[in-house]
Amino acid sequence: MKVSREQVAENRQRILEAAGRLFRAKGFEAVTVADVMKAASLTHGAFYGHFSSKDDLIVQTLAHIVSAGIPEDLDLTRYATTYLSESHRDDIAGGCPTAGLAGQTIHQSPEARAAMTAGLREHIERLSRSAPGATAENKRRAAIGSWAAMVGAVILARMSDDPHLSDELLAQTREWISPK
Amino acid sequence: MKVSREQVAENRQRILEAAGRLFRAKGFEAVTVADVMKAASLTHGAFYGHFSSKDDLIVQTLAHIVSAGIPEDLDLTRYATTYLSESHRDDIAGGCPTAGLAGQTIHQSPEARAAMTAGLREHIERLSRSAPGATAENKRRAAIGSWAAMVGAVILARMSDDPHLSDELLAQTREWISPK
DNA sequence: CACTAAACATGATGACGATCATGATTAATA
DNA sequence: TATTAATCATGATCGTCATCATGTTTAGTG
Repeated sequence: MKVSREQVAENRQRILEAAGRLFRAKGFEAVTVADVMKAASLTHGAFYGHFSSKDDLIVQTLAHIVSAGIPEDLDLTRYATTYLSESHRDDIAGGCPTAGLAGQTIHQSPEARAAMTAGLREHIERLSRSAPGATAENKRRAAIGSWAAMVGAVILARMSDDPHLSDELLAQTREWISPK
Repeated sequence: MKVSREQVAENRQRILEAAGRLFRAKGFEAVTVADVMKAASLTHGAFYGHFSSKDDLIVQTLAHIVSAGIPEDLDLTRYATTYLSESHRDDIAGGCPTAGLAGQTIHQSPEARAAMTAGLREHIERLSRSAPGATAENKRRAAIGSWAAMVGAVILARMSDDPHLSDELLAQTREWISPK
């Protein structure tokens, strides 16, 4: 059953979309190719027409998900407030790919790490522009320090099985970043 | 071949030690029970005499590794310097279990998350004592904010495939934490 | 309107890995 | 010293995947 060009493109997008959500929600290893294809409403056999391997899928998914819109002009403090919200913490499947996947990408292929690193570099530059600070160097430092704290806080807040501690991690980090 | 009580205890320690290093180095899923037992110089069959399952091993390993000594009296700035060093970044297998495993523990059993949460709580309290700040609340905020930044920075630095960016993440976070 | 080859579905294949079954050795105990 | 039972080694087993082989449909193309 052949399919139109547009259908093929749409299918590929659906696969990447589904993979992005599943990987964030469950981690790379816990998600099977069949899981992804089922979530994309296709059978597992169709997978290898789009990607050469699961590793390939991981790389393509990261590239796709990481480039997907970081708000262009949002000041750092405002961004931190959203990022460190309880709703972002709870939206693992739809949330920041860095918070969800950075820890696991360390053990992935060089290509996967490269994709994430590219996103990281871009993200830091983006944040630097809206970061507080007199000099460019100070702005960059604030961007990096704040970004590290945001990512770390969300990871720890998601890990904690104590809701109170989890909330506190977000709130304190939020307040700690702002005055800086 | 039965073995003495002490030998059994030592074997169990060696398994936990090996599992701790392997899990940090490769992640929970990438490490097999056979891998762990081999690293502990035992055969895989002996595993189930010590643990009821791989999940059980994960929980015991986290409990073991997390309780393992955080320096008692070390001021926060000094601690941050060591934590954010290039040598700590490069020592994944022997480094901080939170930086290495927090991201993956999110997807593990409730017991595993509980073990990590207990360690986190204790760690924050420990850091709070030596954190800068006039009030106890300020100290705690500094401890949480700094800890989130440290964990985030090490994760990002390990993920980056660009050595220069990786070094910068550590250095800038280090400097960003201190003046705070 | 034929023809070709792409895209997908269905159904293997082959590894790998967690867990278990069995047996041998020997501490621990009386 | 004789007995018991724990600890480990060896060698299955059983499921779960990633990946591939084959067949069917039909979009593209001339």
